[in-house]
Amino acid sequence: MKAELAMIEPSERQRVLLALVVHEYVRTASPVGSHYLVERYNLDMSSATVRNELAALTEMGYLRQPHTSAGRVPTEEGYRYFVGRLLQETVLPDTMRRTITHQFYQMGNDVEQWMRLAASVLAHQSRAASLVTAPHAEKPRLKHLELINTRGRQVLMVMVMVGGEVRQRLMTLSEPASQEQLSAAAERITRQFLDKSVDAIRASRGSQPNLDSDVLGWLIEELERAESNISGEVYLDGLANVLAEPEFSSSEDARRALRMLEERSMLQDLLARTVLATGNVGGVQVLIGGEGTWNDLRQSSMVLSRYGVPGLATGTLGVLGPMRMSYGKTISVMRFLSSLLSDLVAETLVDEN
Amino acid sequence: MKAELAMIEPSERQRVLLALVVHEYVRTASPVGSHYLVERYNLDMSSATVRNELAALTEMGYLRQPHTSAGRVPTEEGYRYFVGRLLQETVLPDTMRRTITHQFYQMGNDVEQWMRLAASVLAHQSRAASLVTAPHAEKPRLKHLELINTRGRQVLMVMVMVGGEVRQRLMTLSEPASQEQLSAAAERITRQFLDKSVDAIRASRGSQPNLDSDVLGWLIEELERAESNISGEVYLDGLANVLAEPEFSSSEDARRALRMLEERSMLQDLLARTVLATGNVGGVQVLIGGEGTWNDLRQSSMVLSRYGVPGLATGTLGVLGPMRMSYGKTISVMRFLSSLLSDLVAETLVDEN
DNA sequence: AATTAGCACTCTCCTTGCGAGAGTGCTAAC
DNA sequence: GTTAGCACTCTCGCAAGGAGAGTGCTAATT
Repeated sequence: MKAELAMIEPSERQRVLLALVVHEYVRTASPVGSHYLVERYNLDMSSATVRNELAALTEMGYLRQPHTSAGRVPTEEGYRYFVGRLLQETVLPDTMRRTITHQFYQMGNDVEQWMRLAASVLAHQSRAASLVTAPHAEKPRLKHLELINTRGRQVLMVMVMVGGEVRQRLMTLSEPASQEQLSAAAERITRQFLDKSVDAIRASRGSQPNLDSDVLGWLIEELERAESNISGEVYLDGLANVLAEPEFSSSEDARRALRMLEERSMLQDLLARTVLATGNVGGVQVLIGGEGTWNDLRQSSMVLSRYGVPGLATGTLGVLGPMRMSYGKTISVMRFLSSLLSDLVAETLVDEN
Repeated sequence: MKAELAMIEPSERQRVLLALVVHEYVRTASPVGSHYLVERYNLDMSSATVRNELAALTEMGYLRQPHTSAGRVPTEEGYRYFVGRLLQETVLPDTMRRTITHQFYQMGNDVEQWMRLAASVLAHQSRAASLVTAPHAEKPRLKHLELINTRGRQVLMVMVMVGGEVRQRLMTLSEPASQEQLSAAAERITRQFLDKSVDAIRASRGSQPNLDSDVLGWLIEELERAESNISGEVYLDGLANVLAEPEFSSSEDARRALRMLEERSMLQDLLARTVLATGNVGGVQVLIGGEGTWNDLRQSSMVLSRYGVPGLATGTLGVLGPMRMSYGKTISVMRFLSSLLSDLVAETLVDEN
């Protein structure tokens, strides 16, 4: 967040007007004028009064004019104030909650499908680009190891983590082994390191038989990888939506925003410094205009939330759209999805052995 | 492919000019005129002669003018003729081949990484959007089954397919079972149905013990799913590239093209009707302007190729860009990647047990 | 002291007109 | 068959002008 000089607190009437300007601008994408506001909302004051108040709000930094003699447009600060103080939570209609819940339960227990569905719902409801990361443990712990002979000295290693993540990797043994030997080794190692993190495994690596030593090496390598990944697999949807917005219809900005989602390193950085930095699950965060940190998001806003069971497996929900985005709708959909996914994760993945 | 009335065959000189026009238009994105061509390529004829030939090519349907008194632009047919008859294969420089190959071998045996790398290389080299699908068997056969107790009656089923695909699914047993029982059942089933396709399994499903019956049910369900999927997982890259092209900078068209890649059903349809329809691996197919079938690709072209080992596991490489795309470069990169990936698949995934 | 009517002013946007430039097609000469 | 020359067409950029929207300010009103 950028260093802010304390902003002046608007009066009650100014707050109402600010909310109206934001609402109207989000709807129409064109600057809103005093006369228009009075007309459209049957305000109990004249356009001149509104004009005075808008001028004050402009002075305070919540609004700006694209040029002298145009209507007003919210500034970043304007959106921030709106989201932080003015936005009253709208609750998702009950029928919609039910429909969505139903869809999730129809998918069975397939995490991949949940992710796709979540991304799709987010993208549709917010009419923007969405982003969902699969549940992922910060400190992965081994739940089950399996070794499968494929050919000669090549072996497929399948690791299941506590929390349900599965990773696989094809590797080459230093000397051949039968499937029986492999299975025995896998069972041995599973028993020894059940529920252990990579540190524990690394520590107790001593003088194992040749085969076990090979396997442990890969296991550690793979767990390290899983641990260095800040998030689970990434699912995107609705990328085409952002191109429909007038502010992105041409211009460099759409490209930058898209690149942000495409490029894993940027995304990891973004997530690490926002949702993951704060521990809380279920809360919704809003980044407006890149918050001075992400240049590629200068024209955009992101709504982010974390779901899951902290300590076991958590994931992220995100929506990327123009700054002029329907925050109310987006936030309420995301809040709902976040709690729904948290429930699903808890129900199916929690380890109670 | 659309029904074509036989096109008139251009003369040798016309062919040269057509190639030059295509080349020049791809480079500059603006209509090319007779005078300019003579100047730039030191042609041994006057602009008037060129004008006559261009008029002839226009008459034949290979070129068109955006308006009277503008230069010429290739038509779809023009591109088609160019790609089919005029494009001489450029071979990728040796250093680049080596660099790319090196990168792939550095990834080890991780299919997921290969896919990402392939998508990234394709996107960068062609400066367009790329698409890679993971190796996938048309007729999946079981290689190994594993059952892992998670909690109560919940069981994680991990299936490894011949060819290396891995699928997992969380399911609920009709009555509880210990890990020992699960492992035994998994081994029993693996032994019985090793290398069998879903049909064989469905056929010999008889009076198994309760547990086995449950498991077989899911196994069949999951194999059916794998079989109904026409392709493996889809990896996209360079989506932001297409927005950089002038023809996509604004307008509906970029959105349509993006949607095509995003929407799995469209993509499956596209792949099913093109690369997968023809059996050959390694050949490169070019779709120009949607070929009358895909409306969303009206402004775009796709270059497609299939890689892998037919009958075992194959995947698809694709590039989506504006019709005014550098076909030569794209095709040569794709040809190289296709054979490289085929080698990798053959080396690591072929089953010789 | 706050509100409002009235008005001059500013700026965008759209249209119109016009000249420069690029490129063509045609004709007549080579 | 090729080319020089020329009239013609169309886009593009620029300037000028008018309509429209919206502002800020001042003076009158409540």
